[in-house]
Amino acid sequence: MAKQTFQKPKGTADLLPGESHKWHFVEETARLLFSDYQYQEIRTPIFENFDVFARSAGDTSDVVTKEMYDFHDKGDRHIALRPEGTAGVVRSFVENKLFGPEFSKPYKAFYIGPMFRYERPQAGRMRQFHQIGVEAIGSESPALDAETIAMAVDFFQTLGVADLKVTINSLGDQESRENYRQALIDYLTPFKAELSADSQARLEANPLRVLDSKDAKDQEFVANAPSILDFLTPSAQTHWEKVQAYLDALGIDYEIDANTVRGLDYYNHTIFEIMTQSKVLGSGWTTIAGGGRYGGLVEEFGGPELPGVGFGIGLERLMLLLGEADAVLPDAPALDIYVANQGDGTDVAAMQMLQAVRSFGYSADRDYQERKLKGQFKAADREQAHYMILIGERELEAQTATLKNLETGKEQQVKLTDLYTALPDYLEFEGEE
RNA sequence: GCGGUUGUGGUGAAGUUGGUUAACACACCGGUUUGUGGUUCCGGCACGCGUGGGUUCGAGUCCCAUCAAUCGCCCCA
Repeated sequence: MAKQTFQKPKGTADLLPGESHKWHFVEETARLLFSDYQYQEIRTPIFENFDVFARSAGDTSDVVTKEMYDFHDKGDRHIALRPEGTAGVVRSFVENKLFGPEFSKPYKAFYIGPMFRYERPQAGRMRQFHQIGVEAIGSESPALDAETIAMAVDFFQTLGVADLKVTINSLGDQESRENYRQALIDYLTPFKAELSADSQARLEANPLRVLDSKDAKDQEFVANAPSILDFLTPSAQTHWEKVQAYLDALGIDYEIDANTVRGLDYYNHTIFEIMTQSKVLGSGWTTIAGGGRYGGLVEEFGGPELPGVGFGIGLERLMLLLGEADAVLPDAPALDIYVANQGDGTDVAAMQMLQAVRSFGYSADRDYQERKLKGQFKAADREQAHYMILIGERELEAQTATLKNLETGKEQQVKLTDLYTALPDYLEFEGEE
């Protein structure tokens, strides 16, 4: 009978040692930077009640209608793996009454973790993928919109990602949107028969999405369509102008794209996307971060009427991008000291030395395959060890060890007791630490 | 969900119109040097060609199915 083999599920990935430190670096960069903006990490469940997502993302969004990983658990609860981060955070915000007076407003939180969407995998798109996201709940201020965008831009700049395009748009408030919606329907309906099948369907369900269409013919019609920005109510217009004023003041480059819509239905006022046209992510512009202001969500979950602003960054896409511009991502951490041994009775001494080295805070490794010295040197090379401490029969006899700098090749005999008491005095890391 | 391409060892990759022992390179392991590395030379390393069927005297090479990877669409981060 053939051996049974397994493959990871379609659209998933193994993040292996040798690769994981790169993710840590990016995640750590986010943690540090976001804390400068007074955001703290929130960790919500990876699965929620199905309705948490169904209610928030919008009934017409593909994310809900066809991409959700949902199932009934043994208690017959309808559960879904989170397809995005905002809904869970808002649910948590309400459930934990974080809108209470003892919490500062806006309530700021960021998350890092896996999301799940049942889609066909592609470059930078997985079924289990990861997002870094932020949410700030409880402020109407356009300054917060601008700050949120600035923070996203800051993050990418900190990582050294270049050639990004920031596009912003305003969806206005409820009233703006309804007025515009009607105007758009009035404009598009005469052309309905000529629109793509998808767009025809969207014209009924969610006309704003037609603006998003990549169909060449659709785009011709869209080009002359009325702009949402001409339908903003006075207060929405004021908000919109302030956001731009703040961004200008901060020197952030952006483009206004009245056709940017975004897939989740809960957005209003400011929405934005950060895009790249790097070929590692396929042809054309690919969004690596997107977000905006949303209203009604907190209420939807049974909380007070509070708005939020946030964004999500696709980590797989970001890692692909960073992988292209090597030098940005750190190399695998090098080993400080390799402890080699050779000959009868040296094994125990090497083990003791190994632990002693570690107790000084250095990383250390040894051979576990009874390889000869040559093999141990090779292993040390592979791990990019800075030093080797060699304990052979001769050394053991003399109660010393050979300390060799593997980069310069220089070696010296050092008494074991000296290494045990003052190892750092014998080491010099060139340009490290 | 739709369409294209691909699937041979740890990796890259040869495998003519189906025909004995699956090339080569890198990596790895061992030896060359019974105490020293990133050099040289020698040797070792695929019970099997994604998986399951089928055609055939005979299939990695043909057919069907299936799984996966990859690209585009849809959608999105």
